[in-house]
Amino acid sequence: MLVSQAIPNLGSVQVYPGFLLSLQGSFLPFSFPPVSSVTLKQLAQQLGLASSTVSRALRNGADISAETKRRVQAMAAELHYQPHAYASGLRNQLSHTIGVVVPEVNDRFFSLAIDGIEEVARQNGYHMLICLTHDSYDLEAQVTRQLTRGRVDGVLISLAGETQGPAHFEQLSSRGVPLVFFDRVSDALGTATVTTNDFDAAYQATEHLLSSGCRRVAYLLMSGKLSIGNQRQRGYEAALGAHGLSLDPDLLLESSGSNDENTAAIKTLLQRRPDIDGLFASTGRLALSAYQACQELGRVIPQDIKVIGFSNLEIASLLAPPLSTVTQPAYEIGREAARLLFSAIIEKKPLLATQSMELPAELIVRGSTMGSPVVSKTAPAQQLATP
Amino acid sequence: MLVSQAIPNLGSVQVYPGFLLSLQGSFLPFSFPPVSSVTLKQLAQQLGLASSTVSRALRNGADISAETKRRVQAMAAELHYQPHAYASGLRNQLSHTIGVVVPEVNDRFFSLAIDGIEEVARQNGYHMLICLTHDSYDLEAQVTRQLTRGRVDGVLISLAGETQGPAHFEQLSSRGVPLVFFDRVSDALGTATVTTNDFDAAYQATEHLLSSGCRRVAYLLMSGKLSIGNQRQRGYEAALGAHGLSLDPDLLLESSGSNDENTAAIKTLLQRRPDIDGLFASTGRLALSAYQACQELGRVIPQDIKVIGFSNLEIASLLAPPLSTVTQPAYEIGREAARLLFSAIIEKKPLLATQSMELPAELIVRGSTMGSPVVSKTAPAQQLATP
DNA sequence: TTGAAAGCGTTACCAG
DNA sequence: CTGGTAACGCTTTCAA
Repeated sequence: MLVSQAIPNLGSVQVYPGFLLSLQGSFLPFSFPPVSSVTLKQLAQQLGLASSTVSRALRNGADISAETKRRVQAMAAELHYQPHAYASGLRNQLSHTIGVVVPEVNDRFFSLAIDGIEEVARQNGYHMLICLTHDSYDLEAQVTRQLTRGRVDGVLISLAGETQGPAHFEQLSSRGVPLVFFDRVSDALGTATVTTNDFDAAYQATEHLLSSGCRRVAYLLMSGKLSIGNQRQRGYEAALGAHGLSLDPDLLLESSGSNDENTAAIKTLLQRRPDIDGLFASTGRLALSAYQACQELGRVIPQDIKVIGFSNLEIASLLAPPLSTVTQPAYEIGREAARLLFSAIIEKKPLLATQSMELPAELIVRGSTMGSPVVSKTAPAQQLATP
Repeated sequence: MLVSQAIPNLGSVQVYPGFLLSLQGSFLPFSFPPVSSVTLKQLAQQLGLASSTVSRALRNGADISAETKRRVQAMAAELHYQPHAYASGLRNQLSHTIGVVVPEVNDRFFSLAIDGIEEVARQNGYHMLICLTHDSYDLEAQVTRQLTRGRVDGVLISLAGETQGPAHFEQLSSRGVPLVFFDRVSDALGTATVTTNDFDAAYQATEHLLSSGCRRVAYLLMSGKLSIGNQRQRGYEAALGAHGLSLDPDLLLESSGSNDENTAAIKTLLQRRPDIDGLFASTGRLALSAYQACQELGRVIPQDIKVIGFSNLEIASLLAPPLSTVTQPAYEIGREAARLLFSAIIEKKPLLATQSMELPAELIVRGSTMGSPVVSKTAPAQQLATP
């Protein structure tokens, strides 16, 4: 149902005079070509000083008289002087920018991690160039190549799902651009990584399902190419083994399409194997697809089937039923990865694999894994809204 | 419950040889100080040509023999030559970067908008510098000042909640940096904006609550300083008027604290005014706080009280009950704002207020506003999980 | 078709 | 304490 224009639209698109604008007592015309902003040289001319002197005065350098400093800074403020970022960057070989390469930003884990990164970047006076790979190897390689040569002083990366090899990162790293992998890491490059205890966390999650009575636990994963996925899968397998269960390859569902495709794949799996009584999703996206699939098939959570998944969804508790999660400290992961990166940028020392960190995930038990399993495959569809 | 280290950690922190790395047939040492990446001049020397020639050959300029072009490009590829972004940027007065200034990234609306912006930026060969204001006027002003002078060729902005005046943007705009506001716009600057039909959408949402039987509809808003908030509030008021109801200022809740603070404020409101039978949240965050508050007070949605809110939450349908929403086309808003910006960047023409766009929001009715209201204030707490 | 030189805006170095 | 000069890496005249 699209909101129509039935109600009078009270002119949200307005026309402004747009000639002169008076704000804070200054009158600046809206003109093109640009009112070329003032340069250091112009500022110096205006003051009757050499640009080198002005430069030092502005950065409070030594060997400048207090009086000159005062004059220079006053004039700079008056003319709204701002140093040209690229010029000083070129001169100093410093961009004051870090690159952040992530599969996507519309995902709680990544957006929280970016928040953590931003905190540290801001503390250090740095900007973030954010590059999205959309889980494509080609885009990742392309983006990474563009990050060479002066655009950034360091890079934080979480690998694309279909990453085949970190060759493009090697180029960065070999040129002295420090690199920190976080969450979706590569084990082929000798640099620092920040990860979660994926193996342990997956083990605990699976163990939780098994000890809640599940016998047939399926594992939903995004892509088998990443070491992170493998760690989680290994934790899953180890927990099965500890309960005397052997791995059933038929219970492994690898899907990395759209949400709808994932939901469809899960439905197919659940129909082919009606004995499945537990789902462990290795990503939050898959956990929600699992919910959707169960809802559409009329499988009641947690009575018919229990669900747990890695997720950073704040509102897991408002879902029907509340979703049990393995929650990664996404903000802290971003923050620590950034701290490692800045330690390398500032000290101009390379990052070592030995500086890698592992932060613990938290297992939060909620409604979706509660109660003992009742094998009643004919439960009615979940009806939560009151029609 | 923190996952412990009870299970043997299978060495997720590893030590790599780290001396030489052989990939794709090239051997590059991991060394610091950096293997200074190859410059145009070095490339030219290597080829026995002048750097100007090489420059033209690389950019396929005219007046270069096919043979020279071939040689140059072959050598460039072999040495992994990449032009220095800041050097060419300085020379051409182009950064090939746009600034994106948003309150936060961990929010569906903004992360979707960023996806839309990124699509257009990538098509144009541009990067995104993302700056977070955390809804702080000071941060916004600071960040904006840093965006002047060559760092970006244009800026997309959604204002901070506590924005007091767009003086800092005027500086950008007056220097010829094109500017597009999206969603949270300012009406004080004569540039293009991309918004939703906030008035209409809010009218429809309120109207929906009223025609579903609600008599006391409270309005939850983040901040009264933004024109966007006012538009929504005006839509709310207009709908009340159309139903012969007058505005009760006691039913306006302005809160912009943490989620917990918002929840607490809503609880207080609901306790003070038990006659409230409808909640209209002007942001997704407030809608979720409303859910939380109702859950904690044992008010059953939609029987005791109906809830609707602006939201881009994909999983609104998985909430208990599914949340009725007014959903903005966030991706499209970002995309259109970026398109406007690039039209200005490419044609080097200023943006006019007359180019502003308004995209329609969609009203999606789900469980939280269904059924006729039953005034039963003593309903038990919502219990959805089976313990 | 190619080369030399100037310059984008800044900062570092060395004289004075 | 201040000023000139060179240089960061590239592109763009203008000359050869």
